[in-house]
Amino acid sequence: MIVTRFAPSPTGYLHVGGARTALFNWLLARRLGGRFLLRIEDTDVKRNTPTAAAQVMADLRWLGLDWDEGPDIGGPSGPYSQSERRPIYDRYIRRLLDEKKAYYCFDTSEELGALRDEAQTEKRHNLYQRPSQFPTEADVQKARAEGRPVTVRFAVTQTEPIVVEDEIRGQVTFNPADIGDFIILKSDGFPTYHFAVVVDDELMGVTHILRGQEHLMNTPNHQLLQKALGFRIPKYAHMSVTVSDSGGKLSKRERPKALRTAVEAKVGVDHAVLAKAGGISVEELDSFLRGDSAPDMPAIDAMAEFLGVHLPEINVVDFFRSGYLPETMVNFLALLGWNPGDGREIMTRQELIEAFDLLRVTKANSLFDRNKLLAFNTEHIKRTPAETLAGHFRAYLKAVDSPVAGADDALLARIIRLNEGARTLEQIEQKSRFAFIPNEAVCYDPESVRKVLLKGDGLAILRAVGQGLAALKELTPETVETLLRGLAEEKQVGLGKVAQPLRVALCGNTVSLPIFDAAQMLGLNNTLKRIERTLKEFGPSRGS
RNA sequence: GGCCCCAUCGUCUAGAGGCCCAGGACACCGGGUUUUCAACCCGGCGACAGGGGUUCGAAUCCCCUUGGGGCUACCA
Repeated sequence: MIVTRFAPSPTGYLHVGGARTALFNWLLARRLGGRFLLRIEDTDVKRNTPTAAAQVMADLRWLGLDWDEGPDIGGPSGPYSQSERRPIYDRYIRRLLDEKKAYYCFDTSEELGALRDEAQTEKRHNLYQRPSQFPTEADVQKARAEGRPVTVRFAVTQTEPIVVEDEIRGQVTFNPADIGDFIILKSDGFPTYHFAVVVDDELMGVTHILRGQEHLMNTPNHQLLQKALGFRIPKYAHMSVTVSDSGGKLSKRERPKALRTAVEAKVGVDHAVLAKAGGISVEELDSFLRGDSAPDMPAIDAMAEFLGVHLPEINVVDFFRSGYLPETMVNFLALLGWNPGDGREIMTRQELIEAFDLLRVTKANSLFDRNKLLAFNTEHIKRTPAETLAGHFRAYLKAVDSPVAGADDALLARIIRLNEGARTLEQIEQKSRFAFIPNEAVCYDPESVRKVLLKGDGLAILRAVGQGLAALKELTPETVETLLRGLAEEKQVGLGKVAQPLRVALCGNTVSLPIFDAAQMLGLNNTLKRIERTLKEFGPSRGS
């Protein structure tokens, strides 16, 4: 039985890179009928945020990646949060200490920093100088009394090359001479990542460790620890990194960066107003704009919305809020560094599980291509069963606080049907919201008004359309169509010439649902009122 | 700087020595369809990073160069 795990550190939302790692682990476990574990790596007290673990779990659930053991549901090898496992780590630290495989250190971070700088300027590898005699417990007491930090380092004594058998990359060999004695217990009493990960993976029975390539260089350290502790060596597989179109690893810093450039590009942005929109102080904003600090994500999001700029989606929730389907994300992420080998691209979770194979994971880094993601979303919107899609759409509407949320199930289903071919849920929302806002709230897009209403005889046609509609006994898509087509024929123009002015009058712009249905959704009364308002606002009477 | 990983169209990739003057998808360009935006249909552009080997034969194997990425913390 194989066991895989996803072990995020709760520093914020789950981002796509993490989601991809989680997905591959999940796919591997599901494919081979194994178990998939969720473990929270919260050994860095400074960086953890209290709600992050819950948020990460919510994001995984949205993606449909379920776990068999985890902090919320427990399991045979709990607890599943590292902060709750300190007694366990202490036991193993003690063992290494007793066996003289590890030793105490009392260096301050300033001292270590100085050593690092020195090595840097001399262009040397920074290796920690192991003392000839390990400090005793008495030395520890003394150091504590003096207020010096106490850490524990692992003594790297092996001289033979360390060979990592990577399932994706093959054999990778390391020279232990390049690996300095590294810290395994921090001065705050928490183990470092290297130590906690090794102990937990052993105790939790993890058989396959699939993680990002950034961990490849850590693996020799981990294997050294495993050997020293008498643990088995699990199978390792290091996946390529997902890079951003702006170059480098796709990182959560991109959203703040994009916002900063947007603010810089816009002239005359009132900092006081912008700061207020983000719920932060002007000082915080200025510090952010200088590049000295970054406010938290909700503040970034709020300011971006205020400015009307679209930030690149990085976190899983960003994609949710931009109207992407979880099916899309899972499918797309799976194909970033893996493929089924038979040319298939659009696949369901089940198909992915059945086809997944570590042997087909590619080695090269891949770029996160938003265009292709959009195409995938379009395809999944088409393929997802109506009820499922309606559920996703409801959740989306609620999340973005859309007036369209007021639609009943039948209307929502109809809206979705009318939006066949939409690329995102956001698009569906934008094209439908006209029917859920008060007549006075319609915003007229100046460009559309100019082109459709003012340039030709759009206003005259709109007036005729209004009169025709007013005379209608019943307003249905069919009667509207008959009317508009008749009008077009009468005036010897294309249907577009009569449909477009009506579209602008009802929706405010030229992008909307099919106009016959749009009119019917609005009802005769509102339709006439909006036409009236449009004529009044843009009609020639304005000047007289 | 040191260590490690990687390298096929703009992007994601197929390709495990002859099936490849390299296939698919997205993007792009042209055309069609059309009440808008999409969607849809047809067509087109477009890559084996460079240089050496090995071999009868190399995108596929080896070496070097170049380029990209990662790591180099009391972060994970």
